Amino acid sequence: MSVQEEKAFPMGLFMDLERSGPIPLYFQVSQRIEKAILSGELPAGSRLENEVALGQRLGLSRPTVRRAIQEIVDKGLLVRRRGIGTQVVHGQVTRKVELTSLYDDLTNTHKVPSTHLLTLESQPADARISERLGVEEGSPTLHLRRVRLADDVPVAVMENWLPGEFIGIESNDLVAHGLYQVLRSRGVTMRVARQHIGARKSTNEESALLEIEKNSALLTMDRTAFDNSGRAVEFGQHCYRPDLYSFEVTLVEK
Amino acid sequence: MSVQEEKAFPMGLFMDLERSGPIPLYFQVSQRIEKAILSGELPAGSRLENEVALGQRLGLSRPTVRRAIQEIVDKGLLVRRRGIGTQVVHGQVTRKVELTSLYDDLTNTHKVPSTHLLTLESQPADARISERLGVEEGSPTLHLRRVRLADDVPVAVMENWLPGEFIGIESNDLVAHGLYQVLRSRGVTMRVARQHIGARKSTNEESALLEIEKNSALLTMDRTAFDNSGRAVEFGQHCYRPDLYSFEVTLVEK
DNA sequence: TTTGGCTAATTGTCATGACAATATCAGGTC
DNA sequence: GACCTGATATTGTCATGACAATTAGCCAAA
Repeated sequence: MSVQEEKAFPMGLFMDLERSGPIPLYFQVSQRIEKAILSGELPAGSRLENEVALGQRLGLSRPTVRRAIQEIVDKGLLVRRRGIGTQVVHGQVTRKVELTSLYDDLTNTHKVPSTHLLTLESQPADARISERLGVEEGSPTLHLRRVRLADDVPVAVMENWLPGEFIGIESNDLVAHGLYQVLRSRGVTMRVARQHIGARKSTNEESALLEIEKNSALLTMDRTAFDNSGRAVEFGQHCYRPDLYSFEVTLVEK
Repeated sequence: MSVQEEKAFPMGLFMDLERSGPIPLYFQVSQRIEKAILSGELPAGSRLENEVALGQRLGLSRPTVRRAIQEIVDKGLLVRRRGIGTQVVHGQVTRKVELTSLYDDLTNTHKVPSTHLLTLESQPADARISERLGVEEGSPTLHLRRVRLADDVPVAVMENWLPGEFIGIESNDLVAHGLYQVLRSRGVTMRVARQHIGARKSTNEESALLEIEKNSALLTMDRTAFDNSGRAVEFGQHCYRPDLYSFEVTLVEK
């Protein structure tokens, strides 16, 4: 009953590696393994070929193969056990958790996102904003407030503050793209984000904006995002319609 | 203004490594670095000594030092940039996100946890439970429902299902310890968990149990946890008082 | 002054080799 | 049959070495 299926590793895979290209070898390998898992080619419970043999077959060193496998272990799709081997995790659907914006999430699920821009203004930082963004109190910030819709149904009310250097972002950009897209196009690369997820009742204004009844339950998320120099680039307070949106998190114990 | 502080790496650290003990060297190093960051010894924005020099000073190879640093990067406390170095992330409080139970969370924040056990029974798996746990429909499961209190204030209503082999867990265990502690003591090691976090209104029963008014907003979390062989060991549906509990998540872009 | 290019510093990737720790499994002994 | 023992398979840890890619900073040239 609880015996693991012992299926051989598909041999036809991994035959063409781009050795001179810019894409790291370990990444090429990990992507194929992940694809094989998600496509069902490597079914749940099946065992992966061992690291040494896999490396020999691909003409790669063991550290490289190991790193490729580790990437997928970190995503929660594989489990390694010393003395045993590496197996595909049992369990149904698997979706990645990444540093994305709601806009990206919606496009990935094939909905049509749109935006109502409520506020776009320069605003001096109060105590809370200055603490969250790590800027001096009273220094200028860009304050914006938006309603995000998916297929013309309101999903979220999002309020954000950005450091003063981003004053100059235009409303056209925000209507046509997600905030993270706009920031990326200005050369910012987000690296770390801290989120708090909670719940509360909706205000009357939020109920109207989200087209829900008064005093409904809202899913809330506060986030501060940092770029690769460790500087805060965005602080946001968002609230979501819980019937249309939820968070998915995969935790991996190391 | 936006210049990074360039503070030298504290030299007095990392002088005594347990080379023959069971604790990996990279782990010893990463723990000290993390401690130094959390204690403020390595302030936000300060640069870490480069990998090669750090390795020489500690008598360690570069891969070992690199792995130690990577551990902390994955936690979101450090940021590395090629050609530049490794810096401590700007930003205030830092708390780890791990695979823990509410019970662990509460003890970590120095509250006194207690439990009201509402239900503890054997129950055949219906379609939904069988799918979540990966067992056959109709097979026996252990069904339990608890109210968790912190300092005698109700915080959450938790309903869980476990595979049949756990039938036999006694109510005494669940009142005195968290579910995860009980499972660990039975030799189970949780490795991967998938969580969905959402919100909804409370039912009248939940309102009474949590001592909140009717139709309040609740924070909900569904979770399936898998052990290191990839088998599902727990499925839970929890709801939390949002004024007393929220989720903290740190995301790191790779 | 601005621009371009060179150099140095630092992390990113990859290979090779070795030994340790842990789990399974077969076989023998009591 | 139950229990110990050893062989085998596999991942975990660590060292050494090399080259590539990216960034900052300096300096010279336009």
